[in-house]
Amino acid sequence: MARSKQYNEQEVLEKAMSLFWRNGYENTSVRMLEKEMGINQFSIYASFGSKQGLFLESLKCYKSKVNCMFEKFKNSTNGINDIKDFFYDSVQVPIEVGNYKGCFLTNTYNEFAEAEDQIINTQMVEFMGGIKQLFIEKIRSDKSKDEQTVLKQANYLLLAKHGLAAASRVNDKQEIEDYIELTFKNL
Amino acid sequence: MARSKQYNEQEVLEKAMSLFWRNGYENTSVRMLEKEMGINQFSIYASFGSKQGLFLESLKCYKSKVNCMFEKFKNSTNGINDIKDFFYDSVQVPIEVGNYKGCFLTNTYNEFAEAEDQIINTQMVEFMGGIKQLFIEKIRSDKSKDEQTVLKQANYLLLAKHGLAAASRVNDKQEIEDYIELTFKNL
DNA sequence: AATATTTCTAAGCACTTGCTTAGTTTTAGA
DNA sequence: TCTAAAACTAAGCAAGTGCTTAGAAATATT
Repeated sequence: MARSKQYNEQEVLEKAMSLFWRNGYENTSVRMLEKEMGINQFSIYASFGSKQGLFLESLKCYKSKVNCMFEKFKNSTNGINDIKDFFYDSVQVPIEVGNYKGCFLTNTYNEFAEAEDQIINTQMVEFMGGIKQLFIEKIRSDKSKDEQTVLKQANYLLLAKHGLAAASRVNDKQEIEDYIELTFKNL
Repeated sequence: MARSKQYNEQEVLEKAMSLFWRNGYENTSVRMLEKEMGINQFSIYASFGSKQGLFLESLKCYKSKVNCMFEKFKNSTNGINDIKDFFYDSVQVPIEVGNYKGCFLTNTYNEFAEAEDQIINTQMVEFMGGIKQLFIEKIRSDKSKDEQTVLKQANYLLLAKHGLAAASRVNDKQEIEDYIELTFKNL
């Protein structure tokens, strides 16, 4: 009864994610998205509703991309060493996927840290909270640590992870490796 | 022979710095600056040449604001403990000055990390390089450490400082304190 | 008091932003 | 083969961007 779409929504979404990842939300215009996605603005709005809608879908897309890393992290059983591996995996992903800068989610968290946007803000707080909870569980598996130490170390590692994601945008491999190694010497 | 300025350049500059600090460069418009500084666009351009000129002056203004902290750091003589104090001072300044988010320079470093702007980029690389050199000297004052360890620990602390500045925009006091304490536990 | 010189106001420049819409093209079902 | 419904193109909207400018207002000197 009608014409069918000439593009694959998943395909163009990944291209959008890639652009948002590289430039952030504010510094990515709909015109740039048009070019990168290879479709007209009309099609963008038809498929994703708004620039923000497209961005939220891009975040979901990114989450599913790093999901296998999270699964591996969740299911591993070596306590704190798992967290260290998780750190190394975190900085490896952007390089593998195509030399992007930092973690898309952490970049977003920083960009919207003091902004008004409630929807995106909530997404981010949720995400960071989830990671913290995982850290707590991993650290707790070392029974010798009391609860206060567990929470202290979880706080420490959460900031270290956040900082690493921020710093990894501008620092080289050696600096990052030194950082991770010394970070875990303190536990 | 003529009318005199109805505003103090230093005063309006500090207001501009405050706005840039809170919002970053791209998300601060000249119209917003007009309101915050309380003067017309014409006056902004007469005094500072361009938005970028005003931003560079704002960076200088910030540097001089935190300069006494740097001086204290340089002139202290307790090696690594000075760096730790420096970390604490760093997160304290934004709170004292008016509850701002993170370090203005580090925020800027992040915002321009992958941008085209050469002038601002150079300023930032210079700034971070200076801090790293200070760290190296402080760590070297412990004669028991070989040069390789010194450099490793300097890298580590530079990333930690950078990460702390990024993370301190969104984390609370307790998390930050836990982070600093554990960061220096094993050095 | 008159004047020369600077400051200031406010309108406007061309360009970019997110988003919409009128109108054309395509295509599956009758 | 005709037609109705969806997909597409491209132009355009109002609002916001950094920056400029014509003209009014103010004031230190003569």
